[in-house]
Amino acid sequence: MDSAVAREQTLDAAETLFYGRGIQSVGMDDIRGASGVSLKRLYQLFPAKEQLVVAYLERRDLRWRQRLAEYVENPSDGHEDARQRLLAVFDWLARWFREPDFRGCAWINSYGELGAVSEPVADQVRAHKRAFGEYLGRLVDDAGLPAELAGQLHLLAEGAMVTAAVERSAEPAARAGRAARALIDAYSSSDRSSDPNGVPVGH
Amino acid sequence: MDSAVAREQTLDAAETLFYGRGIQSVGMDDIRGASGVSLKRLYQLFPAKEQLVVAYLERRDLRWRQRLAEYVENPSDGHEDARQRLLAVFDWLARWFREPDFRGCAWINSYGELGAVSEPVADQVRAHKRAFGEYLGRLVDDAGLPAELAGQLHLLAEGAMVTAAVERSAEPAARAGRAARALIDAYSSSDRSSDPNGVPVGH
DNA sequence: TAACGTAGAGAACGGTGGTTCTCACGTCAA
DNA sequence: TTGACGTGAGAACCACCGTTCTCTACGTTA
Repeated sequence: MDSAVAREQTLDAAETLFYGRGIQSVGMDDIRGASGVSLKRLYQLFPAKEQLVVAYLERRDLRWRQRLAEYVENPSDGHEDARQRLLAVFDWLARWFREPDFRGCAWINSYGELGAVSEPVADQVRAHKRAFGEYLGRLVDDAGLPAELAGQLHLLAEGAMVTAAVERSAEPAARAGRAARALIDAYSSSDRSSDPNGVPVGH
Repeated sequence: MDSAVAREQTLDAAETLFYGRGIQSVGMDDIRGASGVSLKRLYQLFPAKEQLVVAYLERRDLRWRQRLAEYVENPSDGHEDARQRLLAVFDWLARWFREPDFRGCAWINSYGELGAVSEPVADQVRAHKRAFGEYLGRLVDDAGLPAELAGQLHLLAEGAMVTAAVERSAEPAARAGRAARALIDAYSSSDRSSDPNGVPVGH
């Protein structure tokens, strides 16, 4: 089997299993069984389980942020102006939460499980969250809104992920979207104080 | 040794170790060593590790919510009106985040680690988050504000916990507090439209 | 064809962890 | 006093897991 193919199959299996059942609940033998990659090959590709975990988080990070950006920046979804793109983040979260295998944020979960005992895993989580925060920062900046708002929207998004996972519901995404809209309106009206305050709530 | 004392010592050790290093990284022998309670006694008190985990989460839930309520409802801290009490939640979060052994939300961490493989643990997490959300709901109601706001503040608080843990910083609490104030102002002004919109940002 | 390198299957190894068992000891009731 | 009982210390048991090793089969190349 080609080495690159084996690597992808390994990461596919690792992602499904680690994300679905937690990292420590999954043995290397489970990954071998699910991937069809022999144990020997597995250890050639990833000399230790921790490196497989890091690779899983890395690849998922790239894909996750790409999927988000594709949705947010797709003009055919009606995200033409910067403000709509900002709110589209929360629409995308709602779609993600509704996926049948949704089980919370992979990085938050990994951090809870291994953040205290594995520095490489903790670093991956920090890197992912920083990248997500910076993406929000760029969207906020494009909308001509202050950086403070980006940090606040980041908290709403994180809170929505946690709450959606625990409550097994996609509703927190919509709730976070309404809060985001209220905050955006508040910041917009404080910029240009002649604006009426509008309706900060509601769909 | 008195049974009740042994139980408390066991839970003390369990709390320190589980919270500090994660649940699966801590063995029953570690708990025996840290508590001074023999393995035999340990298994008399908690017939399986999972039951010890649930008891740890239960006791911590009671104490955590009590500490929060004591801070929020203490008039000497200047929390005389309902709106101030609402904002005090985020001050309290900041204090919690600054504690030297802070390592995120015990329930979020436990959920990431065991939520997928242990229904009793997942139930504990859901119960704790529901109780916290209901407490926020009561505070919001006392302030004469709509229930929707409570849900939004809940998301901010959860996001602050996650972000503070990952970034190892107490700053997310203050950020969440500013966002909370903006949301409260927005909801207040939409209620009584004669109110000036005030300054929704800032400290 | 023969020697060789490689890959896969799965056994083996060393360590760990949850749980139970043994055994010696102290305590209390009859 | 004696016997039943509860206790603590720690060994023992058993399963699992990360990792390595063995062995066999097969394809490649000189």
